[in-house]
Amino acid sequence: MALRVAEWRKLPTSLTELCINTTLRCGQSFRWRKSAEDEWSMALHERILSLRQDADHLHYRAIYPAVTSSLPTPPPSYAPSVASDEDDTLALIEHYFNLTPNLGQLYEQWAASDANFKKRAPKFTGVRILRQDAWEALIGFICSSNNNISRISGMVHNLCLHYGPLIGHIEDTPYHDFPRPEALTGPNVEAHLMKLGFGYRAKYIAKTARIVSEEKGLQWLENLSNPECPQFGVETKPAGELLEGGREGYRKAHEELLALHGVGPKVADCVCLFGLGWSESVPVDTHVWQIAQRDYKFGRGKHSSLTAATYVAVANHFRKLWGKEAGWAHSVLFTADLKAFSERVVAKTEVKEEKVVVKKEEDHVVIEDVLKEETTKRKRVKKEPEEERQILDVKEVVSRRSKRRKA
DNA sequence: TGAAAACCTCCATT
DNA sequence: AAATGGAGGTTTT
Repeated sequence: MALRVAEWRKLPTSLTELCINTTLRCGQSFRWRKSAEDEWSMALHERILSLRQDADHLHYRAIYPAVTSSLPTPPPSYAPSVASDEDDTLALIEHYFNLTPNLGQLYEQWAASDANFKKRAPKFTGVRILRQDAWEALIGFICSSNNNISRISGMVHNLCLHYGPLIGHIEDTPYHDFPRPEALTGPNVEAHLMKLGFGYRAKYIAKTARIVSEEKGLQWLENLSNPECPQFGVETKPAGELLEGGREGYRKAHEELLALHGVGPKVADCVCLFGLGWSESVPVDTHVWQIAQRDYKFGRGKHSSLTAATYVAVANHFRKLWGKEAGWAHSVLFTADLKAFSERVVAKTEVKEEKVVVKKEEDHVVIEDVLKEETTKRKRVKKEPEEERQILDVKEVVSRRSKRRKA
């Protein structure tokens, strides 16, 4: 296969503005994989994007699929130059990582208005909200109900493996783009996804794919985007003023998403925040609910349990406290509290070699400290499942099952 | 409007 | 070895 591998380029970035090692694993995206030591890769916009980060640069590289033989091969002189592709990839990265907002400044602002944020955030700098594709976010978060990050990632990878276009390989690992809605409208999708272990979410996904692709249209979904923060390649427009319940466009997007099967308030908020660019969206899951009870005096009186009314009250409280980018601040605290986050990193090295000390998973001084604490703490507790099997297909699922039954 | 149970699976824990 | 409960929820009673 004649792959076109662009060379590594770099973009100046500080770890307080962007820390990919945290951002790519805090549960907002599910497709990034480690392709090598300290290297993250994912298929995105018809290329495999690979990233590395050091103290002052984000290094990136794109691998493009072989030119299809049915297409006319341009003569060498007309072939697109590496440089012009590089420009596109840079623009893609700036878009995807949402690099325009000044994160350091935002952290300062949130710390100034919230003592709890000030206390917890310093160990989790560089957490940015990604601008993911709206459709991908929708399906990814439909998968997230009653579920954990590790399994969600496995499910999403499986979805791509079976329904998404193959872009290329890295070290024999296939990289598929996320399937478009039409790819998930076939008559057997639900049953197949069921077999792949999606559970009751299989029906939600099949239904949602039909409604989006045949009824409402993908454009409907993408038009729910924050106009200040549109899908890749779309022009920016002003988005109006912040109200208590969020801007008008955010409220509308949230409400319209609720019409889809498998989409409740929390999933709708995740899509708004991670896929539609609505920064004031604050998804309140059980974890955020714990934080609200522990640190923000919720959980008593009127709001003693997480009802629909409590959900809104919590989200509004955080919007009042943190302002327009409340969803960003929320993700910092969420990440700071994510046990799976530090556990998984430690577990990975522990499972493979009991004796090996924490390797250089961290490229971040601050995070290193956290990991060390976690290591010592975890030592006598237990081991966590590592995510060896991101890519399971039906056969593997079946064989694991039968194995277990026989055992 | 508010609880509670059901929904699928995987996994860790008894 | 088999049973139980929880996991970053939504839908239906």
